[in-house]
Amino acid sequence: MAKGITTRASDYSKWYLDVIDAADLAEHSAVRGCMVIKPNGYALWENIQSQLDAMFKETGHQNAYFPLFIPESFMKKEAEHVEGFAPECAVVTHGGGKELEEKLYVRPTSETIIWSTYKKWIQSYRDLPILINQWANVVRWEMRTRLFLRTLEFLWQEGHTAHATRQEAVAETKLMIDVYRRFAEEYLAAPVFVGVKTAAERFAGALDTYCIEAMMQDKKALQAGTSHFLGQNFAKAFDVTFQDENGALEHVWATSWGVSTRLIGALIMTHSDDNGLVIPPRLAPIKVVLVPIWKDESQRAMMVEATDRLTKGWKGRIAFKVDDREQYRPGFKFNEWEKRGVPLRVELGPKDLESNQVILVRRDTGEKIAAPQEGLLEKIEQLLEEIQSALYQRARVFRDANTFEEDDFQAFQKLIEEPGGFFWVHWCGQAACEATFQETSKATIRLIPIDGSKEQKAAALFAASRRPLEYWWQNLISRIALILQPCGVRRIL
RNA sequence: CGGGGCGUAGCGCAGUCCGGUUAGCGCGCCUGGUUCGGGACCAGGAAGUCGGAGGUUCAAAUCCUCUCGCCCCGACCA
Repeated sequence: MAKGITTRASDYSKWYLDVIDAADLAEHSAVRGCMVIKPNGYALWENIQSQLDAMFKETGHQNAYFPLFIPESFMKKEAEHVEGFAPECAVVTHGGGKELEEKLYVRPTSETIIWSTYKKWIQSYRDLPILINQWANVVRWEMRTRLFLRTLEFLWQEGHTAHATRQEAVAETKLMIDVYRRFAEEYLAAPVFVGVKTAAERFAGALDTYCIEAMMQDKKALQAGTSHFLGQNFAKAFDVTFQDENGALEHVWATSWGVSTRLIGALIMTHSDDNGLVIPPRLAPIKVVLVPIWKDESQRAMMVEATDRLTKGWKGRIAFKVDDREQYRPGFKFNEWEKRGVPLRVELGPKDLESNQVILVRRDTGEKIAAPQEGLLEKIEQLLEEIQSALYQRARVFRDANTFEEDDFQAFQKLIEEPGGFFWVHWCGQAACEATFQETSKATIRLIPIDGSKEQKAAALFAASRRPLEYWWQNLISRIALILQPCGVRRIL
Protein backbone atom coordinates (compact mmCIF):
# COMPACT_ATOMS: atom_id res chain seq x y z
CA MET A 1 0.00 0.00 0.00
CA ALA A 2 2.13 2.83 1.20
CA LYS A 3 5.66 1.85 0.31
CA GLY A 4 8.20 3.37 2.59
CA ILE A 5 5.89 4.69 5.26
CA THR A 6 6.03 2.92 8.59
CA THR A 7 2.56 2.31 9.99
CA ARG A 8 1.37 4.23 13.02
CA ALA A 9 0.68 0.99 14.82
CA SER A 10 4.18 -0.40 14.40
CA ASP A 11 6.23 2.69 15.26
CA TYR A 12 4.55 6.03 15.74
CA SER A 13 7.74 8.11 15.89
CA LYS A 14 9.09 6.50 12.76
CA TRP A 15 5.76 7.03 11.04
CA TYR A 16 5.91 10.73 11.89
CA LEU A 17 9.34 11.10 10.31
CA ASP A 18 8.32 9.01 7.30
CA VAL A 19 5.33 11.24 6.65
CA ILE A 20 7.52 14.34 6.73
CA ASP A 21 9.89 12.66 4.33
CA ALA A 22 7.18 11.35 2.01
CA ALA A 23 5.50 14.75 1.82
CA ASP A 24 8.88 16.43 1.41
CA LEU A 25 8.20 18.93 4.19
CA ALA A 26 11.58 19.18 5.88
CA GLU A 27 14.88 17.47 6.51
CA HIS A 28 17.66 17.47 9.07
CA SER A 29 20.33 20.01 8.32
CA ALA A 30 24.09 19.83 8.62
CA VAL A 31 23.68 21.53 12.00
CA ARG A 32 22.67 19.23 14.82
CA GLY A 33 19.13 19.79 15.98
CA CYS A 34 18.26 22.24 13.22
CA MET A 35 16.02 21.58 10.26
CA VAL A 36 15.68 22.74 6.72
CA ILE A 37 12.05 23.55 6.00
CA LYS A 38 11.53 22.59 2.39
CA PRO A 39 9.12 24.34 -0.01
CA ASN A 40 6.19 22.02 0.76
CA GLY A 41 6.64 22.53 4.48
CA TYR A 42 7.20 26.24 4.19
CA ALA A 43 4.07 26.65 2.08
CA LEU A 44 2.11 25.20 4.99
CA TRP A 45 3.76 27.65 7.35
CA GLU A 46 2.95 30.52 5.02
CA ASN A 47 -0.72 29.56 5.07
CA ILE A 48 -0.70 29.28 8.84
CA GLN A 49 1.01 32.65 9.03
CA SER A 50 -1.31 34.49 6.71
CA GLN A 51 -4.42 33.27 8.49
CA LEU A 52 -3.10 34.00 11.97
CA ASP A 53 -1.74 37.34 10.83
CA ALA A 54 -5.19 38.31 9.61
CA MET A 55 -6.65 37.27 12.96
CA PHE A 56 -4.07 39.33 14.83
CA LYS A 57 -4.82 42.37 12.69
CA GLU A 58 -8.56 41.89 13.27
CA THR A 59 -7.93 42.03 17.01
CA GLY A 60 -6.02 45.28 16.66
CA HIS A 61 -2.41 44.17 16.56
CA GLN A 62 0.41 45.45 14.40
CA ASN A 63 3.60 43.73 13.31
CA ALA A 64 7.06 45.00 14.19
CA TYR A 65 10.52 43.55 14.44
CA PHE A 66 13.03 43.44 17.29
CA PRO A 67 16.65 42.26 17.24
CA LEU A 68 17.84 38.69 17.26
CA PHE A 69 20.53 39.60 19.80
CA ILE A 70 19.78 40.42 23.40
CA PRO A 71 22.39 41.90 25.75
CA GLU A 72 23.18 39.56 28.61
CA SER A 73 22.23 42.21 31.15
CA PHE A 74 18.68 42.34 29.75
CA MET A 75 18.27 38.60 30.02
CA LYS A 76 19.25 38.78 33.66
CA LYS A 77 16.81 41.46 34.78
CA GLU A 78 13.77 39.36 35.53
CA ALA A 79 14.72 36.76 38.13
CA GLU A 80 12.44 33.90 37.12
CA HIS A 81 12.97 34.59 33.46
CA VAL A 82 16.77 34.25 33.83
CA GLU A 83 16.47 31.05 35.75
CA GLY A 84 14.08 29.55 33.25
CA PHE A 85 15.92 30.43 30.10
CA ALA A 86 19.62 30.66 30.89
CA PRO A 87 20.34 26.94 30.52
CA GLU A 88 19.03 26.77 27.00
CA CYS A 89 20.43 29.93 25.51
CA ALA A 90 22.99 30.26 22.77
CA VAL A 91 25.40 33.07 23.57
CA VAL A 92 27.55 35.10 21.22
CA THR A 93 30.89 36.00 22.75
CA HIS A 94 32.80 37.27 19.73
CA GLY A 95 32.06 39.71 16.95
CA GLY A 96 34.21 41.31 14.30
CA GLY A 97 37.09 39.13 15.41
CA LYS A 98 37.09 40.55 18.92
CA GLU A 99 35.68 39.39 22.20
CA LEU A 100 32.52 41.35 23.00
CA GLU A 101 32.43 43.56 26.08
CA GLU A 102 28.95 42.30 26.80
CA LYS A 103 27.81 38.89 25.64
CA LEU A 104 24.80 38.74 23.35
CA TYR A 105 22.12 36.10 23.81
CA VAL A 106 20.42 34.76 20.73
CA ARG A 107 16.77 35.36 21.62
CA PRO A 108 14.94 32.39 23.11
CA THR A 109 11.95 34.78 23.34
CA SER A 110 11.87 38.57 23.21
CA GLU A 111 10.27 39.87 26.40
CA THR A 112 13.45 41.50 27.64
CA ILE A 113 14.52 43.30 24.49
CA ILE A 114 10.94 44.41 23.90
CA TRP A 115 10.32 45.71 27.40
CA SER A 116 13.61 47.58 27.38
CA THR A 117 12.20 49.28 24.27
CA TYR A 118 8.68 49.81 25.60
CA LYS A 119 10.23 51.76 28.45
CA LYS A 120 11.11 54.43 25.92
CA TRP A 121 7.71 54.37 24.27
CA ILE A 122 5.50 54.63 27.32
CA GLN A 123 5.00 57.71 29.49
CA SER A 124 1.26 58.24 29.71
CA TYR A 125 -1.87 56.10 29.82
CA ARG A 126 -2.50 57.69 26.44
CA ASP A 127 0.40 55.62 25.07
CA LEU A 128 -1.42 52.42 26.02
CA PRO A 129 -2.25 49.85 25.04
CA ILE A 130 0.61 48.77 22.82
CA LEU A 131 -0.44 45.76 20.75
CA ILE A 132 2.49 44.36 18.82
CA ASN A 133 3.32 41.05 17.22
CA GLN A 134 6.49 39.88 15.56
CA TRP A 135 7.18 37.00 13.21
CA ALA A 136 10.62 35.73 13.98
CA ASN A 137 12.99 32.86 14.60
CA VAL A 138 14.17 31.94 18.09
CA VAL A 139 16.81 29.58 19.46
CA ARG A 140 16.53 27.23 22.40
CA TRP A 141 19.35 24.83 22.97
CA GLU A 142 17.28 21.70 23.51
CA MET A 143 19.04 18.44 24.18
CA ARG A 144 16.77 16.31 22.09
CA THR A 145 15.08 17.45 18.97
CA ARG A 146 12.35 16.29 16.61
CA LEU A 147 11.44 17.87 13.31
CA PHE A 148 8.87 20.66 13.78
CA LEU A 149 8.10 19.63 17.37
CA ARG A 150 11.33 20.73 18.97
CA THR A 151 14.36 22.05 17.15
CA LEU A 152 17.17 24.34 18.27
CA GLU A 153 15.95 27.07 16.00
CA PHE A 154 12.32 27.49 15.08
CA LEU A 155 9.98 29.99 13.50
CA TRP A 156 7.15 31.52 15.45
CA GLN A 157 5.18 34.61 16.20
CA GLU A 158 5.31 36.34 19.54
CA GLY A 159 2.81 38.95 20.58
CA HIS A 160 3.83 41.45 23.25
CA THR A 161 1.27 43.82 24.62
CA ALA A 162 1.32 46.56 27.24
CA HIS A 163 -1.74 47.71 29.19
CA ALA A 164 -2.82 50.24 31.79
CA THR A 165 -4.75 47.82 33.95
CA ARG A 166 -4.60 44.27 35.18
CA GLN A 167 -8.09 43.56 33.88
CA GLU A 168 -7.21 44.73 30.42
CA ALA A 169 -4.06 42.59 30.31
CA VAL A 170 -5.92 39.54 31.57
CA ALA A 171 -8.60 40.14 28.95
CA GLU A 172 -5.93 40.33 26.26
CA THR A 173 -4.34 37.09 27.46
CA LYS A 174 -7.69 35.33 27.25
CA LEU A 175 -8.58 36.94 23.94
CA MET A 176 -5.43 35.61 22.33
CA ILE A 177 -5.72 32.08 23.68
CA ASP A 178 -9.19 32.17 22.20
CA VAL A 179 -7.78 33.28 18.85
CA TYR A 180 -5.48 30.27 19.03
CA ARG A 181 -8.38 28.00 19.92
CA ARG A 182 -10.36 29.26 16.95
CA PHE A 183 -7.43 28.86 14.63
CA ALA A 184 -6.79 25.31 15.84
CA GLU A 185 -10.42 24.30 15.47
CA GLU A 186 -11.36 26.12 12.29
CA TYR A 187 -8.14 25.88 10.30
CA LEU A 188 -6.01 23.08 11.72
CA ALA A 189 -9.25 21.17 12.27
CA ALA A 190 -7.78 20.15 15.62
CA PRO A 191 -9.99 20.13 18.71
CA VAL A 192 -8.21 21.59 21.73
CA PHE A 193 -8.74 21.93 25.44
CA VAL A 194 -8.18 25.40 26.81
CA GLY A 195 -6.88 26.07 30.28
CA VAL A 196 -4.12 27.41 32.49
CA LYS A 197 -0.81 25.79 33.34
CA THR A 198 0.25 24.81 36.82
CA ALA A 199 3.03 26.83 38.45
CA ALA A 200 5.52 24.17 37.43
CA GLU A 201 4.62 24.44 33.78
CA ARG A 202 4.20 28.19 33.69
CA PHE A 203 6.27 30.51 31.49
CA ALA A 204 9.28 31.88 33.36
CA GLY A 205 8.20 35.33 34.44
CA ALA A 206 4.44 34.92 33.99
CA LEU A 207 1.70 35.02 36.60
CA ASP A 208 -0.51 32.78 34.49
CA THR A 209 0.07 30.77 31.35
CA TYR A 210 -2.98 29.89 29.30
CA CYS A 211 -2.65 27.10 26.80
CA ILE A 212 -4.38 25.01 24.19
CA GLU A 213 -3.69 21.29 24.29
CA ALA A 214 -4.42 18.92 21.45
CA MET A 215 -4.48 15.12 21.39
CA MET A 216 -2.30 13.43 18.83
CA GLN A 217 -3.13 10.05 17.32
CA ASP A 218 -0.87 8.28 19.82
CA LYS A 219 -3.19 9.76 22.48
CA LYS A 220 -0.46 12.03 23.75
CA ALA A 221 -0.82 15.75 24.27
CA LEU A 222 0.78 18.49 22.26
CA GLN A 223 0.87 22.02 23.57
CA ALA A 224 -0.18 23.95 20.51
CA GLY A 225 -0.13 27.52 21.78
CA THR A 226 0.33 29.62 24.90
CA SER A 227 -0.73 33.05 26.07
CA HIS A 228 0.85 34.56 29.16
CA PHE A 229 -0.41 37.07 31.66
CA LEU A 230 2.88 38.62 32.75
CA GLY A 231 1.48 40.95 35.42
CA GLN A 232 3.91 43.77 36.11
CA ASN A 233 6.97 41.55 36.30
CA PHE A 234 8.69 42.84 33.20
CA ALA A 235 7.50 46.41 33.75
CA LYS A 236 9.15 46.30 37.16
CA ALA A 237 12.30 44.61 35.89
CA PHE A 238 12.70 47.24 33.17
CA ASP A 239 11.13 50.08 35.13
CA VAL A 240 8.34 50.77 32.68
CA THR A 241 5.83 53.16 34.22
CA PHE A 242 3.07 55.44 33.04
CA GLN A 243 1.03 58.27 34.50
CA ASP A 244 -2.65 57.51 34.83
CA GLU A 245 -5.57 59.93 34.49
CA ASN A 246 -4.98 61.14 38.02
CA GLY A 247 -1.30 61.75 37.55
CA ALA A 248 -0.22 58.74 39.59
CA LEU A 249 2.78 56.74 38.38
CA GLU A 250 2.11 53.05 37.85
CA HIS A 251 3.80 50.01 36.37
CA VAL A 252 2.51 48.73 33.05
CA TRP A 253 0.70 45.39 32.74
CA ALA A 254 1.91 42.91 30.15
CA THR A 255 1.03 39.86 28.08
CA SER A 256 2.85 37.71 25.58
CA TRP A 257 1.60 34.90 23.38
CA GLY A 258 2.97 32.63 20.72
CA VAL A 259 2.58 29.72 18.36
CA SER A 260 5.31 28.17 16.26
CA THR A 261 6.17 25.85 13.41
CA ARG A 262 5.27 23.14 15.91
CA LEU A 263 1.73 23.63 14.58
CA ILE A 264 2.90 21.78 11.49
CA GLY A 265 3.80 18.86 13.73
CA ALA A 266 0.34 19.09 15.27
CA LEU A 267 -1.27 19.09 11.85
CA ILE A 268 0.68 16.00 10.82
CA MET A 269 -0.04 14.03 13.98
CA THR A 270 -3.70 14.98 14.11
CA HIS A 271 -4.82 14.04 10.61
CA SER A 272 -2.26 12.06 8.67
CA ASP A 273 -2.58 8.34 8.04
CA ASP A 274 -0.49 5.38 6.96
CA ASN A 275 -0.55 6.63 3.37
CA GLY A 276 1.08 9.91 4.27
CA LEU A 277 0.19 13.50 4.99
CA VAL A 278 -3.40 14.73 5.23
CA ILE A 279 -3.81 18.51 5.11
CA PRO A 280 -7.01 20.28 6.17
CA PRO A 281 -8.27 22.03 3.00
CA ARG A 282 -8.18 25.53 4.46
CA LEU A 283 -4.43 25.26 5.03
CA ALA A 284 -3.54 23.24 1.95
CA PRO A 285 -1.11 24.99 -0.42
CA ILE A 286 -2.61 22.88 -3.21
CA LYS A 287 -6.27 22.12 -2.59
CA VAL A 288 -7.00 20.12 -5.74
CA VAL A 289 -4.77 18.21 -8.10
CA LEU A 290 -6.06 17.26 -11.54
CA VAL A 291 -4.63 14.17 -13.17
CA PRO A 292 -5.43 13.73 -16.84
CA ILE A 293 -5.23 10.14 -18.03
CA TRP A 294 -4.32 9.02 -21.53
CA LYS A 295 -3.24 6.00 -23.57
CA ASP A 296 -1.28 7.51 -26.39
CA GLU A 297 0.05 10.76 -27.74
CA SER A 298 -3.12 11.89 -29.47
CA GLN A 299 -5.16 11.15 -26.39
CA ARG A 300 -2.65 12.98 -24.28
CA ALA A 301 -3.08 16.18 -26.25
CA MET A 302 -6.83 15.76 -26.04
CA MET A 303 -6.88 15.18 -22.28
CA VAL A 304 -4.54 18.03 -21.49
CA GLU A 305 -6.68 20.29 -23.63
CA ALA A 306 -9.81 19.07 -21.84
CA THR A 307 -8.19 19.72 -18.47
CA ASP A 308 -7.29 23.24 -19.50
CA ARG A 309 -10.84 23.84 -20.62
CA LEU A 310 -12.18 22.44 -17.38
CA THR A 311 -10.01 24.66 -15.18
CA LYS A 312 -10.57 27.79 -17.17
CA GLY A 313 -11.38 30.59 -14.78
CA TRP A 314 -10.15 28.70 -11.71
CA LYS A 315 -7.05 30.80 -11.34
CA GLY A 316 -7.38 33.15 -8.43
CA ARG A 317 -10.38 31.26 -7.10
CA ILE A 318 -8.76 28.06 -5.91
CA ALA A 319 -5.24 26.68 -5.50
CA PHE A 320 -5.08 23.83 -7.99
CA LYS A 321 -2.46 21.96 -9.96
CA VAL A 322 -2.61 20.01 -13.18
CA ASP A 323 -0.25 17.04 -13.21
CA ASP A 324 0.34 16.34 -16.89
CA ARG A 325 3.87 15.03 -16.50
CA GLU A 326 4.59 12.49 -19.20
CA GLN A 327 7.19 10.42 -17.43
CA TYR A 328 4.84 9.12 -14.73
CA ARG A 329 1.82 6.89 -14.99
CA PRO A 330 -1.43 7.78 -13.27
CA GLY A 331 -1.00 5.34 -10.38
CA PHE A 332 2.29 6.93 -9.47
CA LYS A 333 0.76 10.38 -9.50
CA PHE A 334 -2.21 9.32 -7.39
CA ASN A 335 0.15 7.98 -4.82
CA GLU A 336 2.47 10.97 -4.90
CA TRP A 337 -0.27 13.52 -4.27
CA GLU A 338 -1.75 11.35 -1.56
CA LYS A 339 1.58 11.24 0.25
CA ARG A 340 1.69 15.00 0.03
CA GLY A 341 -1.72 15.42 1.56
CA VAL A 342 -3.57 17.22 -1.23
CA PRO A 343 -7.20 17.13 -0.01
CA LEU A 344 -8.89 16.38 -3.31
CA ARG A 345 -7.89 14.72 -6.58
CA VAL A 346 -9.69 15.04 -9.88
CA GLU A 347 -9.18 12.26 -12.41
CA LEU A 348 -10.06 12.93 -16.00
CA GLY A 349 -9.72 10.15 -18.56
CA PRO A 350 -11.12 9.31 -22.01
CA LYS A 351 -14.14 7.54 -20.50
CA ASP A 352 -14.96 10.56 -18.37
CA LEU A 353 -14.63 12.82 -21.35
CA GLU A 354 -17.25 10.78 -23.21
CA SER A 355 -19.70 10.91 -20.35
CA ASN A 356 -19.00 14.52 -19.46
CA GLN A 357 -17.89 13.70 -15.96
CA VAL A 358 -14.81 13.52 -13.74
CA ILE A 359 -13.84 11.29 -10.82
CA LEU A 360 -13.25 13.08 -7.51
CA VAL A 361 -11.21 11.32 -4.84
CA ARG A 362 -11.16 12.49 -1.23
CA ARG A 363 -7.83 12.26 0.55
CA ASP A 364 -9.41 11.89 3.98
CA THR A 365 -11.64 8.92 3.17
CA GLY A 366 -10.38 7.65 -0.18
CA GLU A 367 -13.94 7.86 -1.43
CA LYS A 368 -14.35 8.13 -5.23
CA ILE A 369 -17.16 10.29 -6.52
CA ALA A 370 -18.29 10.67 -10.12
CA ALA A 371 -19.31 14.28 -10.74
CA PRO A 372 -20.55 16.15 -13.80
CA GLN A 373 -18.11 18.57 -15.40
CA GLU A 374 -20.83 21.17 -15.23
CA GLY A 375 -20.43 23.22 -12.05
CA LEU A 376 -17.31 21.34 -11.05
CA LEU A 377 -15.61 24.19 -9.22
CA GLU A 378 -18.65 24.72 -6.98
CA LYS A 379 -18.80 21.01 -6.27
CA ILE A 380 -15.12 21.00 -5.37
CA GLU A 381 -15.45 23.98 -3.07
CA GLN A 382 -18.33 22.31 -1.31
CA LEU A 383 -16.41 19.04 -0.97
CA LEU A 384 -13.40 20.83 0.46
CA GLU A 385 -15.53 22.34 3.19
CA GLU A 386 -16.98 18.90 3.88
CA ILE A 387 -13.51 17.47 4.17
CA GLN A 388 -12.47 20.28 6.47
CA SER A 389 -15.32 19.60 8.86
CA ALA A 390 -15.03 15.82 8.54
CA LEU A 391 -11.40 16.04 9.63
CA TYR A 392 -12.37 18.09 12.66
CA GLN A 393 -15.18 15.71 13.53
CA ARG A 394 -12.97 12.67 13.22
CA ALA A 395 -10.31 14.20 15.46
CA ARG A 396 -12.97 15.30 17.91
CA VAL A 397 -14.51 11.86 18.14
CA PHE A 398 -11.09 10.32 18.65
CA ARG A 399 -10.16 12.74 21.39
CA ASP A 400 -13.45 12.46 23.21
CA ALA A 401 -13.33 8.67 23.02
CA ASN A 402 -9.94 8.82 24.72
CA THR A 403 -10.71 11.39 27.38
CA PHE A 404 -11.93 10.11 30.74
CA GLU A 405 -12.80 11.23 34.21
CA GLU A 406 -11.24 9.27 37.03
CA ASP A 407 -11.73 9.68 40.76
CA ASP A 408 -9.49 6.93 42.01
CA PHE A 409 -5.76 7.52 41.93
CA GLN A 410 -4.82 3.83 41.87
CA ALA A 411 -7.11 3.21 38.95
CA PHE A 412 -5.79 6.29 37.20
CA GLN A 413 -2.21 5.04 37.49
CA LYS A 414 -3.17 1.90 35.61
CA LEU A 415 -5.41 3.55 33.05
CA ILE A 416 -2.89 6.21 32.10
CA GLU A 417 -0.55 3.41 30.96
CA GLU A 418 -3.24 1.39 29.27
CA PRO A 419 -5.27 2.46 27.37
CA GLY A 420 -3.82 5.94 27.96
CA GLY A 421 -5.36 9.20 26.87
CA PHE A 422 -6.50 12.32 28.70
CA PHE A 423 -7.85 12.08 32.22
CA TRP A 424 -9.75 14.63 34.20
CA VAL A 425 -8.67 14.03 37.76
CA HIS A 426 -8.52 15.76 41.10
CA TRP A 427 -5.57 17.85 42.03
CA CYS A 428 -5.16 19.70 45.25
CA GLY A 429 -3.09 22.48 43.77
CA GLN A 430 0.10 21.65 45.65
CA ALA A 431 3.36 21.32 43.76
CA ALA A 432 4.30 18.29 45.83
CA CYS A 433 1.23 16.41 44.70
CA GLU A 434 1.85 17.39 41.12
CA ALA A 435 5.37 15.99 41.40
CA THR A 436 4.01 12.77 42.86
CA PHE A 437 1.55 12.51 40.02
CA GLN A 438 4.36 12.76 37.55
CA GLU A 439 6.74 10.43 39.34
CA THR A 440 4.25 7.68 40.03
CA SER A 441 2.23 7.84 36.86
CA LYS A 442 4.57 9.43 34.34
CA ALA A 443 1.71 11.76 33.54
CA THR A 444 1.92 15.53 33.48
CA ILE A 445 -0.75 18.04 34.34
CA ARG A 446 -1.47 19.64 31.03
CA LEU A 447 -3.92 22.25 32.16
CA ILE A 448 -6.53 23.38 34.61
CA PRO A 449 -9.76 24.17 32.74
CA ILE A 450 -11.02 27.74 32.73
CA ASP A 451 -14.26 27.42 30.85
CA GLY A 452 -16.19 26.30 33.92
CA SER A 453 -17.47 23.16 32.23
CA LYS A 454 -15.96 20.91 34.84
CA GLU A 455 -16.82 22.90 37.93
CA GLN A 456 -20.02 21.15 38.91
CA LYS A 457 -18.39 17.82 38.55
CA ALA A 458 -15.39 18.96 40.47
CA ALA A 459 -17.42 19.99 43.43
CA ALA A 460 -19.13 16.66 43.38
CA LEU A 461 -15.95 14.74 42.99
CA PHE A 462 -14.37 16.80 45.67
CA ALA A 463 -17.09 15.89 48.11
CA ALA A 464 -16.81 12.25 47.23
CA SER A 465 -13.07 12.15 47.49
CA ARG A 466 -13.04 13.41 51.11
CA ARG A 467 -9.78 15.20 50.64
CA PRO A 468 -8.82 17.73 53.27
CA LEU A 469 -10.09 21.13 52.30
CA GLU A 470 -6.77 22.83 52.89
CA TYR A 471 -5.26 20.87 50.03
CA TRP A 472 -7.32 22.75 47.55
CA TRP A 473 -5.71 25.70 45.96
CA GLN A 474 -7.99 28.55 46.89
CA ASN A 475 -8.14 30.16 43.47
CA LEU A 476 -8.74 26.93 41.71
CA ILE A 477 -10.91 25.24 44.24
CA SER A 478 -13.41 23.96 41.76
CA ARG A 479 -11.05 23.19 38.98
CA ILE A 480 -9.78 19.87 37.84
CA ALA A 481 -6.50 19.22 36.20
CA LEU A 482 -6.20 17.62 32.83
CA ILE A 483 -3.59 14.95 33.10
CA LEU A 484 -2.21 12.65 30.52
CA GLN A 485 0.67 10.50 29.51
CA PRO A 486 4.11 11.99 29.45
CA CYS A 487 5.00 13.18 26.04
CA GLY A 488 8.44 14.02 24.79
CA VAL A 489 6.97 17.01 23.07
CA ARG A 490 4.99 18.89 25.52
CA ARG A 491 5.55 22.58 25.32
CA ILE A 492 6.08 25.45 23.04
CA LEU A 493 7.19 28.19 25.42
C1' C B 1 27.79 14.17 30.28
C1' G B 2 26.67 8.45 30.80
C1' G B 3 25.02 3.76 27.93
C1' G B 4 24.35 1.69 22.94
C1' G B 5 24.71 2.02 17.53
C1' C B 6 26.41 3.98 12.83
C1' G B 7 29.64 6.76 9.04
C1' U B 8 30.99 2.88 1.78
C1' A B 9 27.37 6.72 -5.12
C1' G B 10 21.79 11.45 -4.14
C1' C B 11 19.04 7.81 -0.58
C1' G B 12 18.99 2.82 1.77
C1' C B 13 22.49 -0.99 2.42
C1' A B 14 26.24 -5.45 1.57
C1' G B 15 31.46 -6.14 1.89
C1' U B 16 35.17 -5.21 7.43
C1' C B 17 35.45 -10.74 11.76
C1' C B 18 39.82 -13.75 8.44
C1' G B 19 43.95 -7.47 4.26
C1' G B 20 44.76 -9.35 -1.99
C1' U B 21 40.83 -8.61 -9.17
C1' U B 22 38.44 -2.98 -11.85
C1' A B 23 34.47 -1.84 -4.28
C1' G B 24 29.06 -4.30 -5.21
C1' C B 25 23.37 -4.38 -4.73
C1' G B 26 18.36 -1.94 -4.49
C1' C B 27 15.96 2.71 -5.20
C1' G B 28 16.68 7.23 -7.56
C1' C B 29 19.12 9.85 -11.80
C1' C B 30 20.46 10.33 -17.50
C1' U B 31 19.48 8.39 -22.87
C1' G B 32 16.30 5.55 -26.17
C1' G B 33 12.02 2.57 -26.87
C1' U B 34 7.43 0.16 -25.41
C1' U B 35 3.68 1.64 -21.80
C1' C B 36 -0.23 4.79 -19.33
C1' G B 37 -8.06 4.37 -15.17
C1' G B 38 -3.76 2.76 -8.37
C1' G B 39 3.46 2.97 -7.11
C1' A B 40 5.27 0.15 -15.42
C1' C B 41 8.90 -2.63 -18.32
C1' C B 42 13.27 -3.46 -21.47
C1' A B 43 18.09 -1.92 -23.12
C1' G B 44 22.16 1.24 -22.46
C1' G B 45 24.66 4.86 -19.19
C1' A B 46 26.62 8.47 -15.47
C1' A B 47 27.81 8.66 -10.54
C1' G B 48 32.57 6.70 -4.92
C1' U B 49 38.70 11.19 -1.56
C1' C B 50 34.94 3.77 1.56
C1' G B 51 33.83 10.40 7.59
C1' G B 52 39.09 12.56 8.52
C1' A B 53 44.42 12.18 10.01
C1' G B 54 48.42 9.17 11.09
C1' G B 55 50.52 4.26 11.37
C1' U B 56 51.48 -1.28 10.15
C1' U B 57 52.14 -3.89 5.31
C1' C B 58 54.58 -5.64 -1.03
C1' A B 59 49.23 -4.51 -0.60
C1' A B 60 44.15 -1.29 3.76
C1' A B 61 36.96 -0.02 3.05
C1' U B 62 39.10 -4.29 5.91
C1' C B 63 44.31 -4.31 11.09
C1' C B 64 46.22 -0.38 15.00
C1' U B 65 46.10 4.76 17.19
C1' C B 66 43.93 9.37 17.32
C1' U B 67 40.01 12.44 15.71
C1' C B 68 35.26 14.47 13.68
C1' G B 69 30.16 13.82 12.94
C1' C B 70 25.30 11.65 13.27
C1' C B 71 21.30 8.52 15.38
C1' C B 72 18.80 5.95 19.61
C1' C B 73 18.16 5.53 25.21
C1' G B 74 18.89 8.50 29.75
C1' A B 75 19.94 13.19 32.24
C1' C B 76 17.40 18.35 30.57
C1' C B 77 12.89 20.83 28.78
C1' A B 78 8.70 28.39 31.29
